[in-house]
Amino acid sequence: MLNNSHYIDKLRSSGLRPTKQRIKICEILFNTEKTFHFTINDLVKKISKATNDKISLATVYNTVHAFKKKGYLKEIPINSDQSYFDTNTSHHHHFYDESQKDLIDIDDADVEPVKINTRIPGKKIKSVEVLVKVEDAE
Amino acid sequence: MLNNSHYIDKLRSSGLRPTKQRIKICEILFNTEKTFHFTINDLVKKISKATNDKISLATVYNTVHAFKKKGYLKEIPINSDQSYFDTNTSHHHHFYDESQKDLIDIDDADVEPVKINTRIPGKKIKSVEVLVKVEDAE
DNA sequence: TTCTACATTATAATAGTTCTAAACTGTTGA
DNA sequence: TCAACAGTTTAGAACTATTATAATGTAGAA
Ligand SMILES: [Mn+2]
Ligand SMILES: [Mn+2]
Ligand SMILES: [Zn+2]
Ligand SMILES: [Zn+2]
Repeated sequence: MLNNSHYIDKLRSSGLRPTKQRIKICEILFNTEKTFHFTINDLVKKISKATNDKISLATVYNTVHAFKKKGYLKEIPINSDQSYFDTNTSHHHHFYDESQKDLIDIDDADVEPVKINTRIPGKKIKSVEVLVKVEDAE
Repeated sequence: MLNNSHYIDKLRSSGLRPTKQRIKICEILFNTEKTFHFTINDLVKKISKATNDKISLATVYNTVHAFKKKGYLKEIPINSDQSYFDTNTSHHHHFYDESQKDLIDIDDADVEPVKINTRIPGKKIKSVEVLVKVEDAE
């Protein structure tokens, strides 16, 4: 617990009380430069490694949903049996290694604008996301 | 039950016994020109409308998995709480209307080749799929 | 300090999916 | 032709991720 004032401010300014559970989860999710792609189970494991006082599963779910709602996390539909979340909330794309179940960011700047030559009448485009599945090169 | 010999051959030639349950499911899934995007629940409802003799839920799951394994269906990761399947097994893309939970095909030819200016060492690209989220134009 | 709305928690409930094991059926080949 | 067998169907149980419930705890305001 070093420099948590940043998280405390962030939480408070978004109308979330800075409880010790939420601060701990912030530390785990956001204390790194790198994007973190995770399932709830991944996060639970990280928490139990990082702290002695446990956080209940319900709170982990509650917190992840609250953070998603506030825009601090994105949900990535990669797998139909578990939700994946992403600390990178900017518009970006992914490599996905199915054998390792590993998601890797592709910066939006690294994908040339995708041209789609068809439209749906009465609908407008909200986002265009590219998923690149990869496998081991032999 | 008109022209099922086609399905019977198809099933038999892929090593699946042409049972009446599988033939019925073939009729529902493949008797149309149009792509069919569905959840297991959608399919169960279609079956119960189309026939009097019911097919057990376990058989619906078994059959969909068998067809996927044989390459007659693709699974589409759009939603993290239910699996979506697609009768269009060619390489293609999708529009997705989140409010209606409606998936619409985009032909591969309608998307200009996607250029990705980054790679993962030791991995090669298996597929590139584009998901276009849409919303009502005001 | 007291009050209250918000938050955490253990646990129950739910829902989609998979497993189990018994009954059934398509196919083979004697 | 038909017994034998492997593959298939089935009801229901089990499993797993997620959400709901409702009691207890706590942050922040007054
Ligand atoms: Mn994981
Ligand atoms: Mn549906
Ligand atoms: Zn990402
Ligand atoms: Zn499709």
